[in-house]
Amino acid sequence: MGIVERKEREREEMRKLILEGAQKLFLTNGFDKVSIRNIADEIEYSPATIYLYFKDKNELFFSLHQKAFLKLIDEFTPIATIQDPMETLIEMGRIYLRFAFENPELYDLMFIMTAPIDTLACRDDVWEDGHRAFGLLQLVVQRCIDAGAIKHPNAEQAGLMIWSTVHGLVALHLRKRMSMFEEDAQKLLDNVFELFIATIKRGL
Amino acid sequence: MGIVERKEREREEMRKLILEGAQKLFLTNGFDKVSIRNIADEIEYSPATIYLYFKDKNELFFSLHQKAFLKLIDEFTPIATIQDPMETLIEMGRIYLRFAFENPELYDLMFIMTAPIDTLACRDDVWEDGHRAFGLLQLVVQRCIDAGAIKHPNAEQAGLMIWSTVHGLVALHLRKRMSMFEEDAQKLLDNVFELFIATIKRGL
DNA sequence: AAACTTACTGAACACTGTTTAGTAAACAAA
DNA sequence: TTTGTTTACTAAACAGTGTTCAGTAAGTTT
Repeated sequence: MGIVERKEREREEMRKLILEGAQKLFLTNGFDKVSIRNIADEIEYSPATIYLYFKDKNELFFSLHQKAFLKLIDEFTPIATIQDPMETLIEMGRIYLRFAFENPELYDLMFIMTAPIDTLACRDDVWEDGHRAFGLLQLVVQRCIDAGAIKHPNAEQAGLMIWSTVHGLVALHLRKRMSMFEEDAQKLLDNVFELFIATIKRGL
Repeated sequence: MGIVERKEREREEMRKLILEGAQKLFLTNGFDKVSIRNIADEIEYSPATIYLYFKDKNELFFSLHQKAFLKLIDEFTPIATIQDPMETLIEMGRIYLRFAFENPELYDLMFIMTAPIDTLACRDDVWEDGHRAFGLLQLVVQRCIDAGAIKHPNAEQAGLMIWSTVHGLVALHLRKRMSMFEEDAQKLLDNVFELFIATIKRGL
């Protein structure tokens, strides 16, 4: 009786087909252009079919946002080889910034858009992906504290402060709130990040 | 010949009527519920009429965003009485945070949503409101530098770093990316802000 | 071969922003 | 006052959106 297994497999493949169609659309045309009908066209199915595999559009966006988190976590892997905890923290920041610049739509989806988070709210679930990613940062910050590189004893608070600064830079840039600065955005953000690192090295 | 003047006055009043209808709707029902038809209903005019006073919905949102900036700038006025520049900077941060907590929809409109900024982009104009507000911050930072409270010589960079941190905190909170923290959001943000202040006092 | 189940879709519903043709009132010129 | 012109407004339509549902055709089981 391998039929139910095959059906389950086919179901998974259909979900994958829909998600990849959606991802292709928004990585080329931008998120606003990703409608259920456009996705249906892209994968050559009817719009109604998508609702047999996803509860609504938010749930589809939530799945995309999960895929994006896998990609970010994956880009963090090189930091495992770094010995010095402060160097690890700095490299994490650089990778985070680079990810945001190279994948602005994905970053927006992960940390700015409300769509993926709304699907969690309505089934009052926790934001596991965010939780896990912040856990990674908090761990590195804790190691900095243990090594004496950071004096503040609360790794959660210190971690949130660091995350906020880097996210703030990215969010202001992605949502076009940095038009008052002449400098090239990438360079500007890199410079401010280095300034921030220097500041916490002395003051945190 | 006071007719053209009266007409101009009536035109301004109509714009005001539309804007206030729109503001009332989103301050009670949230931004998603603000449609051109809803505004039209609210002010008892036809939807098409709105387009005689605003180019499109983005321009309407842009006007609302301008009104919000007047409100924020207004809340900054008390800082003029503070002598110590570092205390001024800290109080600015507290006011900024309070504004964001008390007016989440307005903050979102001013610093996160793309709608108001898009109207600037298409007539390639500069973001005056943002420019002016950041100018205020930069001025205070410069005074901190002049007083020796901040060592870093570049007020623009330092100002952007400070803005990014505070905006990051607010943006993560408003877009529901802080669900992993048990603590009450307001308290958490206040604590992290105080930690940040302590950090820049020592390290910036 | 008949009965049942599953996968899918066309068409509709209730919205959205926006445009356009047409109307009625206000104003200007005769 | 009557005519012509401008202004202010709207009904209706267009093209799009997310979502639901009745109906169909194929796959599966009895």
